[in-house]
Amino acid sequence: MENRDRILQTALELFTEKGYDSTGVQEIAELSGITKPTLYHYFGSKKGLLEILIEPVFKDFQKGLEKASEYKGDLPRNLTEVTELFFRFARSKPLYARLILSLHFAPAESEARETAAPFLFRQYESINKLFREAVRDHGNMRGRDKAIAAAFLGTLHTYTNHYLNGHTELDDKTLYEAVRLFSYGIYS
Amino acid sequence: MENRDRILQTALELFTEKGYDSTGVQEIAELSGITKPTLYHYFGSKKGLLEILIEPVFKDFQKGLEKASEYKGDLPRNLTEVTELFFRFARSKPLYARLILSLHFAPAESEARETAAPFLFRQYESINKLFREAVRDHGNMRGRDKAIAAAFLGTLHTYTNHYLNGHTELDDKTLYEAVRLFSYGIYS
DNA sequence: CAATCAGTGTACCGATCGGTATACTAAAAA
DNA sequence: TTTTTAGTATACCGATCGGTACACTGATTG
Repeated sequence: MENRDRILQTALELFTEKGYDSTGVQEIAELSGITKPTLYHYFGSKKGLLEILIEPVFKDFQKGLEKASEYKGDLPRNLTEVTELFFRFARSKPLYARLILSLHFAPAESEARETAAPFLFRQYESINKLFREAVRDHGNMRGRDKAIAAAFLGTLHTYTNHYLNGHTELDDKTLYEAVRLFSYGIYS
Repeated sequence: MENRDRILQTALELFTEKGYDSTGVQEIAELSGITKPTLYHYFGSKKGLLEILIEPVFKDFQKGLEKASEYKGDLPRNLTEVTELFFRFARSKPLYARLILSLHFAPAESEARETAAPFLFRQYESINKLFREAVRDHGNMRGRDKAIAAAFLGTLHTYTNHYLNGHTELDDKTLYEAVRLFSYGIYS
């Protein structure tokens, strides 16, 4: 298992730093101290490597997201919990956060985007569902819920990006402000 | 000039669809109906091609951005004008909008990011400056102006992305809502 | 002990990568 | 008319691309 894990770690670093397309399989192998056939033994293909790299992380995150976005009549609470989830993820897995952020904006026809698409779609759906259900109690959002969901996700991405570039902390104060900054526009 | 323009147009389409890294020089040449040496005659390198492709568009946009973000004591007006500039750009040059959006989130060490970085930095600086100066009249933003600038740019990116994926229009109604959604969080 | 099997390295595949030396052509400048 | 110059194609460069055939290993299993 040692080699397998080292390959995954190296791939994570290189994909994040240089991008999926610009990273060669050979390069991953060399930096992992193994040869290509070993890599292909474990992962089958470059795309398979990316899949196995991101799948467990996405699934774990998704589980948390579905819990945090389950609407129970208290939207501000949901927003806070979802935001906290995103912030905690960025803090604890910054490399993954950066990789996934880049996958969001990867070219539509790229192999990387294709691999990540189903996971990203589910994320988007969870947020969407939250606001759709919250319309019950916040009639002023009616018809705007999809746009608001997108704006919320965009705000989280922005803060994540800001953090990863060293421009801000993701502490409780920032969390409070992020939610506040976003919330006022909704309720009005 | 005909061949030169056709190369630029082909490059714009391929870079946008497939990404800079996954697009081969050979491929651009073939789809433009010319050969590689012709491309290298005009642009010197693949990176040079990208530079010449994006430079005039970035510079033109930057000129508009600096005008729209010049603070004259009326922040809502600035926000509206900047937002309108972004929306108009996305509507009139969707391919460029998509390309530039992807450059914002391209891997840090990629050639594409390196090429676009100075232009993106200037954009970020213009928005930053606007909020920094507006602190004079909006003391409650003091200390938050950089975070707010980032959030604003993030909101614009989100709406642009939403539009490019066919999820929304960028008409006057959307513009009003985008500015409103963002503004309330500031003034509060 | 014999057979299986996951894991690994050597050496290779055809294709494509970004880039170029060189020669030609047509037009403009001298 | 001669010379220069921009534009273009043929044919090639070494390097790298993603991927694989095959032989070998060392440990597990029958």
